[in-house]
Amino acid sequence: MQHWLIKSEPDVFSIDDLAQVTSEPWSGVRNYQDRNFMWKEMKPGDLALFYHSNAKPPGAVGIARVVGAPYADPTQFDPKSEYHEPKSTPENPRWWLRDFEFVGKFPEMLTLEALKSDSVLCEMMVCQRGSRLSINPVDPLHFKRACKLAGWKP
DNA sequence: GCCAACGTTGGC
DNA sequence: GCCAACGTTGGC
Repeated sequence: MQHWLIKSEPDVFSIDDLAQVTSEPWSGVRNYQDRNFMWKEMKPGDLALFYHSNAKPPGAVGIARVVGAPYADPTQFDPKSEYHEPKSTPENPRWWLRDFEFVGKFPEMLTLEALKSDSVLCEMMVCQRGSRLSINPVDPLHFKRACKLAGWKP
């Protein structure tokens, strides 16, 4: 199993929103690296740290799980959507996504500040300057340590 | 609101 | 194929 970190702006979609749905399509991602992670590299059952970006404070707030196979992001075909992609056709879609389901919420948020101040977790991609990917691969040991630090037991 | 980082676009 | 301009992300 692989591990991930997925970023979401809580004003748009928070961990509490995820807890209230069966699963959520991760639509609107328009970065090729992010797309390739969702398209080719994720597997059903993979676990992800759910990270609140553009938040006060930013940080990891819980765990989500990859559900099912990748499929074309429907918003790319919708001319009215802000994520519309004129060059995409249903036969040849450009953007792919996965569904995610809620697994758990941390008893307390694991802030970016806490991640950065940890001697091991400071190596995580999310801690690096200029890291802008909304989906990051996470080392399994980092994932385990983050969960432990957040007081979360699987 | 600022700005650093960095991806994308488009003229040439 | 280069590179300047521009847009976006996201911490602060």
